Amino acid sequence: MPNYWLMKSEPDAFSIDDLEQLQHSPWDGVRNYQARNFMQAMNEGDLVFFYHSSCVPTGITGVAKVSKKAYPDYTSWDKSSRYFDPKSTPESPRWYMVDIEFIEKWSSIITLSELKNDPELATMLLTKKGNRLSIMPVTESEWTYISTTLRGKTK
DNA sequence: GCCAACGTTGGC
DNA sequence: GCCAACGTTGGC
Repeated sequence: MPNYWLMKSEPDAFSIDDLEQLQHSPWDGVRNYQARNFMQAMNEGDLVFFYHSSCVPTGITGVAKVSKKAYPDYTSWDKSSRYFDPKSTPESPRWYMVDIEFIEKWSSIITLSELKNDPELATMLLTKKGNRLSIMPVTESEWTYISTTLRGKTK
């Protein structure tokens, strides 16, 4: 059984269209311990809601799959990278990433306000006030509800 | 662009 | 170990 996750990305930096074009991509640049820990808990085959943040509208735009388990994020010791962290080295990596694989882009986005206003999703982490996590777990029932029931409504 | 709600850093 | 100052996220 796969586990389920949600991963946020700013579409200006990396969008679901970028992933569709590439098909596979490392998820680099995560510099938050909680988010890193969630990535380290991921297994190959886990499913991911691809979420667009800091744009209009924000929301879930499609589905991806974890194609490679967590491994050191080499951008963390690349001085030319915007994600460079002097405290991370190849000998002692501080940050990790997974690879993800494109599954599908949805024809319409399921917006944050739609998710927030749905009583079925009242306990979802994403809709909690003040939550800034860029990577978070999704329960199986949330996954099923969003990807079938909500998805069906907006088609 | 604003700012609330975080997370991190570092002095003590 | 506390906590003030600072930096970041991300919705609006």
